Amino acid sequence: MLDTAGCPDCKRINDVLSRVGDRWSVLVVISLARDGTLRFNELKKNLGISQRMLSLTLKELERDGLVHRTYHPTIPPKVEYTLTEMGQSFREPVSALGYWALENLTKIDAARQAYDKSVAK
Amino acid sequence: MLDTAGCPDCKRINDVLSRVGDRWSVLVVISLARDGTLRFNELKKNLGISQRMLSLTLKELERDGLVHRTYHPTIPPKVEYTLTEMGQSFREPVSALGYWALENLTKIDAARQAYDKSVAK
DNA sequence: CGGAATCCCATAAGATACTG
DNA sequence: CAGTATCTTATGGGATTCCG
Repeated sequence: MLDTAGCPDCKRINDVLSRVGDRWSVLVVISLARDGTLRFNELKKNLGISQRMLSLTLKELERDGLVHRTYHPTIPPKVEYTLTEMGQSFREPVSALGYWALENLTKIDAARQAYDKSVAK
Repeated sequence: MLDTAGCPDCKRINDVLSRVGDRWSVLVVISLARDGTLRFNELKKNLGISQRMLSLTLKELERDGLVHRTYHPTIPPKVEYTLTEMGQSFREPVSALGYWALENLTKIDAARQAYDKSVAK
């Protein structure tokens, strides 16, 4: 695995990032945090995620205890997803990341343009 | 913000996360936040990252305006990396994520074991 | 020392088709 | 509707080599 001997904090950060740090997990948690309860296809539609990746992501989040899955054996079937208590608590740090992303997107774009311009010639 | 109807911001959040959300970028920022200034091979040694990935990651971070690069044209050459102001601000949401991780990793492990146990037979 | 350039492989992830 | 199975392509990332 990864050698993080020189950065003990990196070990911990790396642990959590490898579990719930991928962008689909983050976006699913954000969506559920805001809407409370969502069905499979509602998430799919909202996030623009492929069916396969949503299925895999939700299964992982459920396994990690962040998301609760409720299956209604009706016809047609209906499956609802909500955040667990731990999932709710995850909302805070994730929201912090989300807000930072929104606040700095334009600055990043500006930095990129400046960089590309200075490198161009 | 994040509480608007639909999930229009998910696209933009996704944009930013796909830029600075990868594991190597996060680990580089954490290292620089802790040590202040680091040379190329110091980062390489600390993170256990390959030369290629470190080079690519640093170039991207510099382009995004998160990392500042100082080249000393000595023999042998010496290159130092530090965080920009925006890079420093990125550390806050990442640290929040780290703290959450520290508090919840054992719970996640427990949830996983319970899940795997309930699924197996 | 600090990269850049190749090569190569493992995995991620989209598209598609099928099912209860 | 909510998945699963399969195929295929795209990407990540290590190892190696070479250069100013």
